[in-house]
Amino acid sequence: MDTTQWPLTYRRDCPSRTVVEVLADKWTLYVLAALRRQEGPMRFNELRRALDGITQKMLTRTLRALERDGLVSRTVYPTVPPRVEYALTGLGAEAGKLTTAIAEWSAAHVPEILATRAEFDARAAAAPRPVT
Amino acid sequence: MDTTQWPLTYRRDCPSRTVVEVLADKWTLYVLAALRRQEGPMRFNELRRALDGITQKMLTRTLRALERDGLVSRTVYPTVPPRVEYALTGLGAEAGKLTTAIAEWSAAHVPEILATRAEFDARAAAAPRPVT
DNA sequence: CTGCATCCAGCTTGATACTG
DNA sequence: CAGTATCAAGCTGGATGCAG
Repeated sequence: MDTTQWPLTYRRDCPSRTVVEVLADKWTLYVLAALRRQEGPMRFNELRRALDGITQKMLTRTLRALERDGLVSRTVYPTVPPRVEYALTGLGAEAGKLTTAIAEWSAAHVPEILATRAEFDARAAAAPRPVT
Repeated sequence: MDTTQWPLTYRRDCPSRTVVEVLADKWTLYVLAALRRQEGPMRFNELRRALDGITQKMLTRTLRALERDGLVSRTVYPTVPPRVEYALTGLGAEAGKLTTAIAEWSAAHVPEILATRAEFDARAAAAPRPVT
């Protein structure tokens, strides 16, 4: 398979894929959106409460990945009990703008999409795969 | 847990989450980007060739999900051999604009992010979790 | 409070073979 | 060409317990 003519993005070994794979994640999207909305640092449990349904494990993992890529900063205050704050970096704020756009677009088109989806499912239930 | 004060997006049962979960997917992102780039319909195997590394199964599944939500249209030409074309709908074009933005942003910041990532990994290897 | 470690069920994915 | 079917494997994510 000759891939030399393609845009880098579509190539299996393009490094940008590793970045996309971090961003193209449900929890990443919501974490960035929440931090962006807050317009300031948030504590671990504050984020957890904000993102209904996320487990401690997934929040930890997601934040770690974002920290690793420099999208989120992690600041530890050596107090008792410990206080850890997460904030968007400049890079994270940019990425957050993009993920927020997706969240907002999704929310805006929910009725439309849900209707289409229901119709599709109804057709699928009626006929196994109507051609055209 | 009282979630009544939160933006809908962050609630576990918000329907927009089901939409986000379709978009926040690696292959969805690339499929939309490829169709958008093409500026016209693409055949199944054409898409497959364009997206290095995708399996037939995942491409089928991804296209089906996009079709279900009305982001992509599927047209079957009853010829032999069959010819099936996929194209963005108006809605899909909008979504594609957003996912393309993510792909491009990722590509643009790869050097920066890869460097940050390497540094993070180096630190992690050196010290188990340096506070601050 | 902020996590890490572990166990484990189940969904996702890849590989492969087959069909209209 | 454009899929469907199947099976195994691997990763994801949830639950729980514990620690600094």
